[in-house]
Amino acid sequence: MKYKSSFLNEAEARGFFYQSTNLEAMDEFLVAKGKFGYLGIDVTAKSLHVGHLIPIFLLRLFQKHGHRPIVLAGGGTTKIGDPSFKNTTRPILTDAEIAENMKGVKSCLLPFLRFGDGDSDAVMVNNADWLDELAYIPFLRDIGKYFSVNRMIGFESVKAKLDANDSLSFLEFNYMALQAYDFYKLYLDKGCCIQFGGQDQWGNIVFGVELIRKKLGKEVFGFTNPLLTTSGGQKMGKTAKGAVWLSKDFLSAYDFWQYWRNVDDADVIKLMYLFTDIEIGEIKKMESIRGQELNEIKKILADEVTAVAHGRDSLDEIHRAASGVFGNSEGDLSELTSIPKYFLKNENCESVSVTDILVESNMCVSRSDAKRLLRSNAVCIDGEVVAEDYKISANLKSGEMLKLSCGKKKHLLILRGESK
RNA sequence: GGAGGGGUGGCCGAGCGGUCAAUGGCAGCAGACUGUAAAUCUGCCGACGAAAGUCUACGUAAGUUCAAAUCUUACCCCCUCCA
Repeated sequence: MKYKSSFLNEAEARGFFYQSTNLEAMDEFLVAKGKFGYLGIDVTAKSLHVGHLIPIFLLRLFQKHGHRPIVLAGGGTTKIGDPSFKNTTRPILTDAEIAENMKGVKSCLLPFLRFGDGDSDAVMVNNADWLDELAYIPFLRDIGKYFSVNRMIGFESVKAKLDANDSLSFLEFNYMALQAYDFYKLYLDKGCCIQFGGQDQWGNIVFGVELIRKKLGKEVFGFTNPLLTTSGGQKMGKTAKGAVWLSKDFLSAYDFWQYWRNVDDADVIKLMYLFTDIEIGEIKKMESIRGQELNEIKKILADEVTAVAHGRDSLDEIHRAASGVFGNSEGDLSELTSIPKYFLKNENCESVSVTDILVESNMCVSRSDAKRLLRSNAVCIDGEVVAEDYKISANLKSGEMLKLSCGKKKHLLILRGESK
């Protein structure tokens, strides 16, 4: 074993490790259990997305090895917006929006970490609790004097902005100071000695480590994970529909599962290590699999990630929906909530054009959009390509249903009756 | 405070009085090939319309003109340099 601490061994083996401050000392420190480590999350949206998953699973691992994760919701820092590596200034959110987002973010985290007061339970804090009442002059005198502007502008995250002549407001410039203060505060309050974050957070994290060393003469640690990218170098987690959200309210469990089912071949094993609880040895055995067989591995990946995020109970229906949509199993799909439905109204005796259905069911954003799809032979009913002027006959009986497909992956069931 | 540059479709970025719904690239969508993958090729990519065409859009608001993304004025915002 490379490290003394089991956590570091597994974290590195699974691909969570990018860089850290004094690794040896941190290893030594983590041999004992019940240590605090924190991750800061900005609350810029109501839900977290796949991009947050690496640090979240890292915390999960941290907890698995007997330590205590702290999730710091950036209720205060979100009011400023982290400028690191961003080329546009974040829009400033109102307090009400932030409070709203905070609730959503919390509920996203619940499936991944065990919160509570126990020895290895996770804790959630909000930095607005201390940042909001920060007094400017005392802050400058007590904390600000330890920050070297020369150093700050040397950090890659800031330098990139300055070099590109992008504007960096004073407000944003303070972000890293406040993040450093968070670390300091958590060290004082809870004895938290580790800060986790994506590799883009390196500068901010180191800044906190330095603050604590300068002000208190204590050594704390920073640990960054690599950013989640696809084999093509793209940032992961974006799809046509936008981000891959962790909250059911923004992305159904079915679509979440589909996201993992469709990852690039080259990424499957890597994702398996990061986002499943499957033993490292088991995953190793899958590494040699290539070609079509990888599809089965992708299903395992999708199952495991979805089981953590949405509960194992959700898998059964997802599987039925998937086989209904992609396979030839004709089972009763009408019960499945994963596939959207369109109801022909009883009183409507005339036939309805496909175009209308596509628009009304939100499969297409406009009639033009629907027509474009129809013209490119992308729309099928029960597997048959239909033309632009196709109409759904009014004499569809109750109990009967049609499967309207828009491309290979978007489907809609047409039924008679009222929506429930 | 002074001088200069700029704000164009999801993003980048041309255009600088009519031929501009606006070149090009990226992203996206669909088709073909496949494995619900990738790569590749093809088509599409503001709204409404069967179509002709109509409407809405180049920071905001007024104006000049037969005609404005393009010219004028005011305002807002951003950037650079000087003080």
